[in-house]
Amino acid sequence: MRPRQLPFVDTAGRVTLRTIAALSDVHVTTVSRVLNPATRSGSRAASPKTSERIRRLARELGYVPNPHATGLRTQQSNLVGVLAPRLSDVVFAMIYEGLEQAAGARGLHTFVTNSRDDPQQRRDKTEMLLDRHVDGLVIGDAAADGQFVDELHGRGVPFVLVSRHAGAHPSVTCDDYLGGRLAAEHLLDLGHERPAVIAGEPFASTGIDRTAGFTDRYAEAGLAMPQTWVCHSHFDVQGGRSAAAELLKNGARPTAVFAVNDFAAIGALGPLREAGLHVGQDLALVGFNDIPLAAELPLPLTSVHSEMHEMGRQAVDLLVERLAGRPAPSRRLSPWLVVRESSCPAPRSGRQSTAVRTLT
Amino acid sequence: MRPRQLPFVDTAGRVTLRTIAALSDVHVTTVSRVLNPATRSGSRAASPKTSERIRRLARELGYVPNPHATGLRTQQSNLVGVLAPRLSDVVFAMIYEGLEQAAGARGLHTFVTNSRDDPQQRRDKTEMLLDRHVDGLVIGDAAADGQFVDELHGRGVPFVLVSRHAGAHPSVTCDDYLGGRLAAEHLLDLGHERPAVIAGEPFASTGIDRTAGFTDRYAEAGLAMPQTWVCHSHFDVQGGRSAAAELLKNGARPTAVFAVNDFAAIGALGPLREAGLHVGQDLALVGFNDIPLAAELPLPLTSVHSEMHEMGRQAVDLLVERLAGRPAPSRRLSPWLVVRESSCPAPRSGRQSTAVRTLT
DNA sequence: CTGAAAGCGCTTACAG
DNA sequence: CTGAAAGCGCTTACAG
Repeated sequence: MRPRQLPFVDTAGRVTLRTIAALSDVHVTTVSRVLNPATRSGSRAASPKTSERIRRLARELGYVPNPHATGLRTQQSNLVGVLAPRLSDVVFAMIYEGLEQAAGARGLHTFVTNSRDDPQQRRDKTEMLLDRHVDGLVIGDAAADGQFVDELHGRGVPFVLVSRHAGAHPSVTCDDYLGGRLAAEHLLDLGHERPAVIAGEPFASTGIDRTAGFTDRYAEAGLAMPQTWVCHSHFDVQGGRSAAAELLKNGARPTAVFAVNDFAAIGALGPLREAGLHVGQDLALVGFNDIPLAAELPLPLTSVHSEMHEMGRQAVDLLVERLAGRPAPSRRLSPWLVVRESSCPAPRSGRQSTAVRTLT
Repeated sequence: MRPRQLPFVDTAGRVTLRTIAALSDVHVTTVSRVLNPATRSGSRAASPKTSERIRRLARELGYVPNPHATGLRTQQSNLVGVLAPRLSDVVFAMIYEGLEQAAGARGLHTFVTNSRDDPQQRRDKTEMLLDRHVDGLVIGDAAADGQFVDELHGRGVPFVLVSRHAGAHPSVTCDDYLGGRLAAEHLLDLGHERPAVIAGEPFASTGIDRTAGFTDRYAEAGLAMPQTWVCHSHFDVQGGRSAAAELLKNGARPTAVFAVNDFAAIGALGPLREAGLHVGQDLALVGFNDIPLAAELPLPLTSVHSEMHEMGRQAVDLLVERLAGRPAPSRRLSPWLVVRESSCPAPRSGRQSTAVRTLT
């Protein structure tokens, strides 16, 4: 297909601007101008005839600019750095899928990295990303104290937050507070007066807001939650297991459990069952995120649905706006409740003693 | 800390080779030589005194070479492209975590992308990666027919396969055939004569080998598996659900089920339960990969453990070897069986009729 | 041991 | 409308 011997290809045999220039008998400058129409505003890049010839050649030869050369010259890499707590958390994996899709559609590439919510790793990985000259960052592991992102902002690094917000920095999040309220409303409707909360990490706005929305709504209904019925946890199965065990050890005998994360909800299943509680019968369990697994569990899980792909997509949009110097107001996506078999009404006996010892 | 006005910083204020050259009063050439000792073999880069001064300055000023400049000059990017079927599959997310870690340790950066096992996307994403001038590829979505990777090989693109093998291309995989045998041995030990297999995607070596190992081992025990008891599936919960439903519809009434993927195993739980089978009591269920969730399920899942992080790490090692022109023999990591509560002996009644209609 | 020169592939004022 | 020149930041023979 491609002619054997092209002039001025690069070391790897790739077509360069010079290849096209030689073939169309103009200067590389002209080729560059034609192929980068965005730059020009007033005068045209070249005569229609020349432009057409150049474009056709570029297309036929599959010319793609060398990103190193472009990056070096323009000081812009079309690279986005992504910080995730961990990609093996499917919530972030899905956010990343959305990010990647949106980035690809805009000709951007992404570097993803896992910080494990460890301050040192967060710092190191961020520097690596910056050393690679990314144009901006999408930060999915922001801590609620905002310290690190404030610093970054101070250094003039462009970024947007995703999933978690912090301070006034631009972010794309789920309306987690609303999500917490939805969960509360659902359980109130079912007559649950004594819910417990598996509250997630204390440093993540997601867990904080979901818990606040939930407890606020209960407070509005005149039902206060004892502190010992709200237990922090990691955002994974093991975390949910520990938290549930902790709750039960503290004497909680809830009729409902709200876990701010589906994996934590799944992790709670074991201890709850061992305590003689039957999820979906005498105990209602509600998770958060509505990961694909939630619907497919042996006992399908009621969950607050958050749009993870969409969050990733919009985070890229927002970063692009920000990089273009346009205003980038934060966005908050509305979640909704998906009711499944893990929900059930409160047992008719009404509220139970909190002093009952658990089995195990 | 850093002096206000450094000479010859780049547009973004970054320290360049020229900054250090000016400050240490030598030519940039010398600085480059000192900071890239790998290149030199015979003569020294500079006098000990000069070298020390340069290195100290570089350290103090936090000099990092501009990757675009280096990339342009050396035609080497220190970039690795990673193709995954989908990162929201935790198996690949974990492989990627291993990859990222090993790559970081070697100063490499990774671009990850999801192909969804779609040939067109695989092609497009690969070209995008190549257009970004990655040094090599780690391919996690190879199809067993090897067509695409053969092409890539023909084009001289350096790559290694991970998780799935194809043809004779260098790969880091789990010994899936052995894993299948281990599952079979376990179920044979428990007296199961009539197992069914949820076999995964027919185009992935993982599913193929695991199934082959399993059925071969059963054949050696004189027990042949009817074709209708082996059902292909997607590698996710929904896939396992469908496959299990299909098996039961075909009249299978197994005493054991081997799913070549943990998610597929989890997906099978629903239909099995609806058919009146009690996993862990009258039906043994065995998965594959031993994802973290497996141990934490309400009914913990017996699974064949594969080292996902390690696979990712070694894939990077192998690619680095390959890029250095050194021999890169494929590696096959040995899996092991982890027995949990989803295992149980075959019911004493022995083999059951395959004609029994299921409930649903 | 050190420096001057060339060049990787591109873009961007600046002329004409 | 088109081209010549300079330069992004680095590395690599090649001199001396």
